[in-house]
Amino acid sequence: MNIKLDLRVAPRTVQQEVVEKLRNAILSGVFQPGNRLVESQLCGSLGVSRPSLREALRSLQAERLIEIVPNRGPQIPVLSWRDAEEIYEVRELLEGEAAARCAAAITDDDIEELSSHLENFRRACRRNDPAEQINTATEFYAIILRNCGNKIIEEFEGSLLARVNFLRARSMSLPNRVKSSYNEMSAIFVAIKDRDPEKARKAARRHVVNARNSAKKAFEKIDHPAEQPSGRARRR
Amino acid sequence: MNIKLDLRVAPRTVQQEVVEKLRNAILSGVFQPGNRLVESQLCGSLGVSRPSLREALRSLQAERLIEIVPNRGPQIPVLSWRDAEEIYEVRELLEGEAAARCAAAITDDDIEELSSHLENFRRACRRNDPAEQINTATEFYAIILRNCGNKIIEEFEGSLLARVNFLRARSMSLPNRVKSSYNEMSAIFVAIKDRDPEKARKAARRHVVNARNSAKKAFEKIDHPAEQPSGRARRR
DNA sequence: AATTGACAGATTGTCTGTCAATCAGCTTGA
DNA sequence: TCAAGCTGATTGACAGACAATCTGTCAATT
Repeated sequence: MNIKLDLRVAPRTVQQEVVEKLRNAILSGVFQPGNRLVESQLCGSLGVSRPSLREALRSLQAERLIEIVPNRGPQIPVLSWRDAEEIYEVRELLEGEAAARCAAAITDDDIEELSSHLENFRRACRRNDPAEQINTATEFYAIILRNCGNKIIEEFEGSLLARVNFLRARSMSLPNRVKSSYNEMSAIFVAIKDRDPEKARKAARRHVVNARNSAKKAFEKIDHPAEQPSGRARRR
Repeated sequence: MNIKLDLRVAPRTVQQEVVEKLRNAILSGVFQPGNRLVESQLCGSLGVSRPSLREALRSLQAERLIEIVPNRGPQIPVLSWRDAEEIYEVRELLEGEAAARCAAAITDDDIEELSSHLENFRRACRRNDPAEQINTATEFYAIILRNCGNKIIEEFEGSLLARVNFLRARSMSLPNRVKSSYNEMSAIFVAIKDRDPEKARKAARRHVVNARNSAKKAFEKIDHPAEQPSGRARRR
């Protein structure tokens, strides 16, 4: 038997482990925009050496998930609204394209899966569970991105979603946003099921536009929040 | 006189220095796809310690300018044609958008500058200087990107251009490519000067499509080239 | 002859420890 | 009250070390 069953398990290095843990921590909101990450503290809580940690931080810096100011160290970026808006603008472009390509290329099986994720999202909406809404919505997109036939779009979208993750979470809590979100995602799903690229593109773009509008409202509610809650008193 | 002319040059750290040097080395073709980068050698030639170098490598890895395989170390990625094609597909989208936005927003001064870069490109074509052609063309785009009003597009485009840089250089050497390139860039310039976004978008997209076709030809000529010319004998 | 097994050298992954440079906040003195 | 200077905390950078892993070679076995 000449089955070529590539068992390469790509050994997990400490650095990768740290990158993932920190990325998850950032995405799940453990660290807030403006928070500083102190190397020695992180080393302690992660149980790794400073060199390893610093390598991981450089990776995250290149992903734009953290900023590193020389001699001040790493911190979670504080986005201006314009920063966020630009991200939504590019998301509009990329997600539109992804949906269009997906509609043209997706398999029946994946349509089925898409459908089930949409259903999961609906349930999360009913249960009023913001965290789960984000998760299921993200999975819904993930299917579309995986089927758009272009890994670069997938990569870039991932990067953009990560950067505005904190806004997504907040805007999901806005009244009616979840309901509209579901309707918009349904429209995308229908267009894809009908294998109508241009309809899918428009639906996806409309979804992003609405998400942006909600994000703006959410943004105005918070504006300049968290700064450095590391036990230190804040100056007024 | 107490002119406070903020001289904060954001202190250049060794790490930044190394990232830039390596990035330039990669872009200028000192390292070829498939080449392995040996840490100890790089430390020696750059005169930095291994931790600093490794941090820099992590940055470049996140930029996708190098790959790091655990226990094998960093190497220049070898792109398949499909990889490259996907990059051109996204470039088409982003450059089209950038040109359109630029046409709507650019100032007269920057149109002037754009014009002069186009002229520089024309001269580089006449002189038959591929390196200079790439440089001037890159500057021409840079103006467009700077004026598109969206830093994310700028960032992503920079990333994509870097990744296919080796192909751009090679395809510029193809017969007639330079001439067509000039014509296409002229079309983009005219559309922007006329402040016609949709015309600019189409011209920019057409430019990328043609660039992709040339890149494909260039790609087929090389296919699976350079492997590890670090002085070591290559096995047949 | 071909495959396997064992070995050696090279390279990376990771850690510890150290020291200088820089920053932020506090104290002191005018 | 404000400016200057000091001090502790933190980062930037390095050297050195050691284990884990990979690569290629060569002899032993089938």
